[in-house]
Amino acid sequence: MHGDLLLRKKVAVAGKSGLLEDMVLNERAQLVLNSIIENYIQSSEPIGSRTLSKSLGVQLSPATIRNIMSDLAEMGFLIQTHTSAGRVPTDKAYRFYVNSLSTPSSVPEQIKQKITLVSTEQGMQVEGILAEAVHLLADLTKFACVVSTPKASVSRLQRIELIKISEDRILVILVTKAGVVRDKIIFVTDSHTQDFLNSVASFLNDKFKNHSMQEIREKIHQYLVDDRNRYHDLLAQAVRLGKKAFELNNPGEMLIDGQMNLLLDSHFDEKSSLRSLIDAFNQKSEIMKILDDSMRQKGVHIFIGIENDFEQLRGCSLIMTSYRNNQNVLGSIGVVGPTSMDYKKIISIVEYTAEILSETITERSYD
Amino acid sequence: MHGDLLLRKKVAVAGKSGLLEDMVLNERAQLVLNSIIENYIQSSEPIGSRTLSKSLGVQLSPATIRNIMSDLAEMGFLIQTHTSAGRVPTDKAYRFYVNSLSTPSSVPEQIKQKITLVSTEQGMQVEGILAEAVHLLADLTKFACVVSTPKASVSRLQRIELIKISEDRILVILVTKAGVVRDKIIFVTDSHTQDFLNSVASFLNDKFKNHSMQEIREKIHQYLVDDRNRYHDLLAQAVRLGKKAFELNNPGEMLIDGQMNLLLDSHFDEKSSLRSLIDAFNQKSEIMKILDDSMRQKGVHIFIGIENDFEQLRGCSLIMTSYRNNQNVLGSIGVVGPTSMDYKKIISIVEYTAEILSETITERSYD
DNA sequence: TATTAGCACTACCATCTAATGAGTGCTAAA
DNA sequence: TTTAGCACTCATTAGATGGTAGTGCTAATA
Repeated sequence: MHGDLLLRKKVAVAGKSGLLEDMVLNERAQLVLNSIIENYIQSSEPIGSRTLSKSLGVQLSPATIRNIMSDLAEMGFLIQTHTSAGRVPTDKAYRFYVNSLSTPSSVPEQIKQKITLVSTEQGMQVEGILAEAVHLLADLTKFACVVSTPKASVSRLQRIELIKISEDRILVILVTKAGVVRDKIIFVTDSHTQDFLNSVASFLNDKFKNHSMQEIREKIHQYLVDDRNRYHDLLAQAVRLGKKAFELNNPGEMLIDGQMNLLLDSHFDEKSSLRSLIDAFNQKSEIMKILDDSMRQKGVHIFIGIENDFEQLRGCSLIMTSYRNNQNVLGSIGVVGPTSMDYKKIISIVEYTAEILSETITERSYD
Repeated sequence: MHGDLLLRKKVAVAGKSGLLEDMVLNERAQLVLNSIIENYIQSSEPIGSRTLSKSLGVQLSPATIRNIMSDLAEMGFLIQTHTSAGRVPTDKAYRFYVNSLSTPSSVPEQIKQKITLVSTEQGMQVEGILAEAVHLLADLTKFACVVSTPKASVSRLQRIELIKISEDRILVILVTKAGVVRDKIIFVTDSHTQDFLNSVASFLNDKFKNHSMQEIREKIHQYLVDDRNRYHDLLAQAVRLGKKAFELNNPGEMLIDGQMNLLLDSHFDEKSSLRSLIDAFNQKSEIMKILDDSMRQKGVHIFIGIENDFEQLRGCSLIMTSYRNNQNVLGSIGVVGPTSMDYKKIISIVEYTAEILSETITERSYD
């Protein structure tokens, strides 16, 4: 027995796929594994012992490396596409690799310069900034990128405005502290004058400014159940209109950019894997879930291949992180690419982009 | 000489590519050409004389057909991919085919039923309806589809609202007759009270309701040049704010859906043609131009392959038409697909979808 | 004169074969 | 424990072959 690679087992939380046995390998095995992964990320071709022996810093003969590789394969870190082919890292290997990335590599100055949201243009709204950010990210990473628009429920009210559009339609404008403007039409049975609507809006502004939409909804609910007859007409109407105005705001949107990038990527050239990716993007809800999850905890979240709950995404890795203003976490942004992506590079780009995005949005916030 | 196919020449306007010599072929040649095109649209495979002889209604021997085909090829309607292959229609052939389509085939009832915009959901805005329409179209045609949002310049003002956001920022809400709500932030140097802004808004509403944005901009310009000192303070301020509020509204957006559909299409399986398509979609401006052009004239506009000004689109055909409310043409919607698409079917679907879209939007309009 | 049958010819395509080469696993020597 | 050597595997490539779908041309036919 040459390889006592497996020194001990450690239980570690990996992604959201639950618990994974995170093997701790001896130093040389780690070196070999990391080198294979990095080579493969570069070349996208199976790595052989001979190649590795040359590219490896340490002096090791191909035969020795073969032994180590054999062990790594047995432990599930590597597979062979066929008998006489080199080794290819598994999802497990990527997970190991990513976990062992300690120092988040810094973004090259050249790319940093590119990540300047040009949205200093006056009047650019949050949605525009997000679109720009996700486009930029797609451009830099050459993968598909997604960003979720600020969650309505957590964002806090800056101002509400009610505009009479016709006898039975009222336009509701909600401006949040984060600088997001949402508009929607509500339908009413009784006609109101604009003056009356102004009073109602004024009342709602007084009562609810700075409260989160969630809170507002709850308070209105309280008003309604407390004792609906106690209030005079204005108040009763205000509460009734407010209920409509604040309820069921759109479920949160998601912007996608650079889907087409994936098609040029050699890893997705089989039609079958393409088909499943297309499905994934059409069924936005599943990706939304992942974006939502990424908002809950700080830092960069990485989902590698098989770890993805959503089957169509099993062939991909996702790198997600949240963006925020100085008050709240607003949403998340990230990339979808092949499992063999350059994690070091992509992670740092995603991180940095989210940072700049957060700064930009903070400037636009009304806090 | 067996084939006096070419009876006369007629000059016809074709697409926007200027003038094209539209040959008038004798009846039998037309029959053969149309049959080749329709067969090819179905099978995507070069059509041989034998195959055609069978599928053709009229009794003609393969040899005869070969003679006709040879002539058609000489005239540039057909090409061979290689010596012993069947014939494939050229862009010129598609143009001929499309021009000869007189009766716009009716949409099958089954598909008609699908084309019901589900946007009866309360509070759905114009943008939402457009997104739904373009998604539906992509789903039905299995190609990439685009729609332009209503042009701001032609749309007429229903109402303007000014909301003080901070000392130097004012939120402008523009509601158009078409039901589109646009918001933007303007920056001011002097601080104003909300009451003052209300007066200004009220003034602008009185003056400009029902006028197109274009008109409004011109009128404001008039006010300014006429004699800027003649007006008292409120008016002067109103005009100044109005100028900012109405100027440079966003350049018109475009929604894309179903890009991924093209990837599954066998006609785009070479990476090179893909690459150029991706470029085309990334550079939205060029496609916007085509959409804009399609707004100017009534009816369905068809751009076939080589006719496209934009080089990256030379491999595609575009089928575009405008949508409107009961007052104005608002924007256009259409599909981008391979030159060998089923024109009859797609044209009718695009037409019908635009019709339903127009109806739906008209219902939401405030006219 | 228009149409058709017959035939030679072309080029693609699928299949097969053999040669090449990258890479492994195993064994024995250092 | 490491390494050299060797047999073995299997993908990939090039060349050869037969089959096939299609053409163009010519001569016969209606």
